[in-house]
Amino acid sequence: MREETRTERQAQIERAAYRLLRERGYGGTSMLAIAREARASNETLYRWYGDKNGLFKTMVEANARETRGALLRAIEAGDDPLECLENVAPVLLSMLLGERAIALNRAAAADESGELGAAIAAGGRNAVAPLVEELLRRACEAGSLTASSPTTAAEQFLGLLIGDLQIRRVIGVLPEPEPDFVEARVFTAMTAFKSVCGFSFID
Amino acid sequence: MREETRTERQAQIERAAYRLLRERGYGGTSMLAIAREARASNETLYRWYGDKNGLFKTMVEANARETRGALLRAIEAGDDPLECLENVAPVLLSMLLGERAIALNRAAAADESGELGAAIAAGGRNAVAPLVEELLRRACEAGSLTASSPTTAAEQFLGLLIGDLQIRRVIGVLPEPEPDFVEARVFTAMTAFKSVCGFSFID
DNA sequence: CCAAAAACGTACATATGTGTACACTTTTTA
DNA sequence: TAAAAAGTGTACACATATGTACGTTTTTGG
Repeated sequence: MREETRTERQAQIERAAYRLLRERGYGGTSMLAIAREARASNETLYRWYGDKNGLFKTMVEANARETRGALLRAIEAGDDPLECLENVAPVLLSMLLGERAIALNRAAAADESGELGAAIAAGGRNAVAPLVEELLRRACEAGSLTASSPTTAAEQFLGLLIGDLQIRRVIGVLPEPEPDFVEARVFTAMTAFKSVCGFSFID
Repeated sequence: MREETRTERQAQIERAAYRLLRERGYGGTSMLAIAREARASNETLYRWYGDKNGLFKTMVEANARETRGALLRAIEAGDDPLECLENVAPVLLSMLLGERAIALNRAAAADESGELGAAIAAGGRNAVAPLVEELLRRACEAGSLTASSPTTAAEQFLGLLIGDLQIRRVIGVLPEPEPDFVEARVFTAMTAFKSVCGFSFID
């Protein structure tokens, strides 16, 4: 199969998987059902992904790449570190609370092997936190923040921004947030964060 | 069956369910397996709990009662509100990150109906946040804190305390925390929180 | 344009779940 | 102590999942 065709076919399959995941949850989503939904063959799914976990691991990795890309673009769109942080926050929040990330987190919660969870952590938090840390370090150097340690500060920033929203999304008691909500949340989180980490602004 | 006997029997069944949940996850835990593990009859489980969801909903409610009780005791053990908050924090953190709460959250993540999630929210966050809010309101009245709104302040407190620890536990990338970890976390969270919400201490 | 490779669709063996039924045993209660 | 109520263990009907096999159709590439 042509590389391009195959990539597109895989994207179709993964979209089908997301659809079923949304409708039936992880437990209710079988390889057979995904194959049917994508009008693909059961055997092809097993050949390409190995097993159910392999498929979802691939999806986690694709999603992580996408998230990371969006964050890097948001970072580049700002001049000073604090402005970057403010650009990053809504993007991060939207992605972490979006349909796809939540579906994958649910899948990881149901996966006893722990592989999916590890993949999410590797591509998610473990990739994002360093970006935030780096921004905070630069903000400290520029004098717009005074944090004791970038690691702790990043953790606090993420805690204030995300809080328990993600787990509440995962257990199904929160709908996907509207842009207005995201904006408001970013504002309160940034305000609180500035209180925590000093607030000697340049301007 | 005597009321007492039955209560004890139900506790046994629920303990068996927790054991299996820990070993095999929600998807891998069947009613039949729980019945076997507890040496109870399949039919009894269905009669008592209705279905799988009913069983886990009962477990959620029992766990919520227990958590609430522990928090109320922690609150009563302190004199001024800020001290109460400091007593509550480690208890809350330990319970939210404990085996049982995590197992139930995983179950809720796998339950497409949303009933379990709703039950967790009702007995968990929706019951806990008001307790914290009330403490914060009293702290403000006593002059030891200056929060804009108790609701926002409570959210920030919980965000700083719990952060993404719970979701990370649920997807299996964090072990149950040691007491040392809890203590340290409470300290940094309290410190940060005091920065956010004013810090005019009495002493 | 045709041979080779890959994907499709269906079927299969095997395993396991859910929820119900029933004969048998234990506990309660009058 | 005997009838009634409740629990146990096993079996069942039904559904569905996983991972594999195979004949047929489509796509690729020389």
